[in-house]
Amino acid sequence: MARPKSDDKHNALLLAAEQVFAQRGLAAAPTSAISKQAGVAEGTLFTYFRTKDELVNALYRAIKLDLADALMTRFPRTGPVRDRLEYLWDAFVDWGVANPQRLNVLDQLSVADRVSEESKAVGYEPFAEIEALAQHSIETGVLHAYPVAFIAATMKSMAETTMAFMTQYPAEAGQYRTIGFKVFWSGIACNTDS
Amino acid sequence: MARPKSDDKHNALLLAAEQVFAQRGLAAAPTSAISKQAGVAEGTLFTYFRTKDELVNALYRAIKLDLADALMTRFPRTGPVRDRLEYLWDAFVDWGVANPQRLNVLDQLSVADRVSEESKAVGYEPFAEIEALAQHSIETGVLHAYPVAFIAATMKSMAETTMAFMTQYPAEAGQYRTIGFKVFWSGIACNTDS
Amino acid sequence: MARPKSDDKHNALLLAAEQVFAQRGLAAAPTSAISKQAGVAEGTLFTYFRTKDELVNALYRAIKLDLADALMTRFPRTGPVRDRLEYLWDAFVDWGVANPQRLNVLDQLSVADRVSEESKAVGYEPFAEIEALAQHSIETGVLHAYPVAFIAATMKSMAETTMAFMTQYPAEAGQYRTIGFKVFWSGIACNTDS
Amino acid sequence: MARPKSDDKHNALLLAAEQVFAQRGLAAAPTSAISKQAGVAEGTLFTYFRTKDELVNALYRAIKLDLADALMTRFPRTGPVRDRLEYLWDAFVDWGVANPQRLNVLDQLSVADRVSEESKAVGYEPFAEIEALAQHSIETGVLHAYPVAFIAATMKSMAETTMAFMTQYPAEAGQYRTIGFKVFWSGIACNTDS
DNA sequence: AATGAATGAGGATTCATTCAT
DNA sequence: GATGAATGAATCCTCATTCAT
Repeated sequence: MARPKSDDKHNALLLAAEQVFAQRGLAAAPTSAISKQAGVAEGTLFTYFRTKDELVNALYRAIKLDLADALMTRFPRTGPVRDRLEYLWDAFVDWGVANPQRLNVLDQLSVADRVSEESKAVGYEPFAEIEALAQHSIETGVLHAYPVAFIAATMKSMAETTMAFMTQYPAEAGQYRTIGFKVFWSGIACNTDS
Repeated sequence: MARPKSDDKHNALLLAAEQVFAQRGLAAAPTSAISKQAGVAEGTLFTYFRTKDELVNALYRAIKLDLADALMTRFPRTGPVRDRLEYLWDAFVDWGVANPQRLNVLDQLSVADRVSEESKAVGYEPFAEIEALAQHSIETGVLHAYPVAFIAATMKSMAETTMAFMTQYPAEAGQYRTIGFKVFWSGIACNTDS
Repeated sequence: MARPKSDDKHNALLLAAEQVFAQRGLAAAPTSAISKQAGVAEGTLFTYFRTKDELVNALYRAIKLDLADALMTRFPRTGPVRDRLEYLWDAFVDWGVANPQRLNVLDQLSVADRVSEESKAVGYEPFAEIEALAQHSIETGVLHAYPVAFIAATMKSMAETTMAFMTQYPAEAGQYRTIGFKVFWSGIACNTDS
Repeated sequence: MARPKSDDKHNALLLAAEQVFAQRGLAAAPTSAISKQAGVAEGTLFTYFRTKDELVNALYRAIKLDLADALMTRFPRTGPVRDRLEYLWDAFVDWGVANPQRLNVLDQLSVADRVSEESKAVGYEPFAEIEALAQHSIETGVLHAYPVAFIAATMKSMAETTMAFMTQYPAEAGQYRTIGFKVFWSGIACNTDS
């Protein structure tokens, strides 16, 4: 018996949770609303996720995985550092603008204490390669010798700021995307031109 | 007047709310816990704040006001732009590191939909001067011609990132403070040396 | 020190209670709303009436007294029974139509269990004379030999029905007043003409 | 379907509400007392009635339906008007005397503003036939040409007065029932003998 | 006496979770 | 496995009453 429970329902519940969290906020989202949105009975939710917390954590990981997929799948493993980082940047903000609801929920979950440390660690893993890139770039003198975690966090927070403006002013989205990266790159690169 | 409404209790409730929100999260903070923490009866909370939402909004404004006081009171109205911005940066991150709980709650409140748009507008007002400085600096060619709101948002998000690291690694707090500002300044200034 | 407390406030509170009960219903009328309507502090209500129940009972008695005044002050002690009963009838329904709010509250209070049996007895007393008239009329063969209490209750309930119609259809108020009495009189009199 | 919503519990809650309202009064009847009386959990009440108001309205309709059943099911559609009205009268007062608690609650509900106009309209419908009978009787000269609504209201209020006496003096219940109808009939009929 | 802040029990309703069907 | 009724603790808020001022 490989997997008796339906993948469809599992995913429907995750998607429903995302929608409900986006609409009503993580705090004010009863499980009943989630199961309703997913088109299943209230009790069914609990055969797929033992508790609400488990659902929340699963959703966090799913979103992070989706994001990782968007960033890392076609990530160029060669070429100039600037180009490779810009690839990540564009992939990130494009993902955020294309999935504003998902981004919104990710923001909520990142602050919520319902998400366990373990989930955060798991969610971070796919992005470790970025830190490796940063580490290498520091050693080759392309980036300033700041802690890599700090560089990664800077990238994340600046990208999120950028996404917020892109979402708010869709007409200028392209400009914000460019500006955002320039600010970020200028902040961390030794030689801005490279 | 009989027993005048006491400022002490008003403040005690605000402080208690901050503590309880920090410990248990905005979502899971019953008013009963807040009144208990404040040392008053459950009903008393509602003579000072008609609803929980009103308390939340009052707390948001109070924290913003406190932050504004920390940043703007001694803010130098003259001198090089870089120095003036660095003053703000230092004041901001020092405040955040000195009041981690308050900062945490501010972050929670900034995302929460319990905080009204009006409160956000009121909370933002004292910081308008920063945007004015940015605007002036753009016109004099000191800063890049990016939208001032974007520059302000960048400053905020980078400072928060910096604070997170300062809090997590207190031993290197000073270094992070410096690094953070350098990254920010390099990102927005036309001539990095100025 | 005959009466240190002010009659004005006493009456203002009774009047306020009447208004608030009429507007919001006896059940949903907080004492705070009553004191506010009366223009006094919340605590003041309790120096005039020890409890809410005491206020309710006092109001019941006051309304009954007012009604008794309207009915009995000029009540003709001589003349044909029919005329004397019609006098009462007219006085009753005219009072009700002139004071619809007071009548409404009286109806609410008559059903409420907050009003004590003692209050009901006290409230009934001024109307005892009506029963005496009925008793006499039975003995002289003018009215049917039904229990006097039943005749009195019949008069009351029919008058209230009549008032409801007079209030609802003010244009035909006069006709309902006449019809109502005719129905009542025909029901209890041996000889309808007398 | 999992566990179907049980008619038993629905009725148990309605009955419990009736009992609790009768004992404690509509105003002072917490839902917790009702669910306890019904033998269900506090939350269960709200799976059968979304709000307390909905329960109150459902109870009002149920009582009215029960009363309608008692009056109208075997109501003779032919025969002398007097006999037909007397049938209704007897059915009404017998029902009231047999169900004093239900009658008491009906009285409370009839005054309460928790009962919606819609419920009142629905509750009145089954009795419309009585007004039709009155209308017909007026046209054939059996009853006085008073507004039918007024006649109906007279019947109701006199019957309730009668019931009060029957309940208070059970030994003379039969006599009050007869007297009551005679008073009513004499009040409205053109020819008392018919 | 007048005021209105303080109190805390109580009330309607919600909700995560369980379990009978 | 799916369903949704059942549960009862928890929550925000109200309110009659008390009492410090």
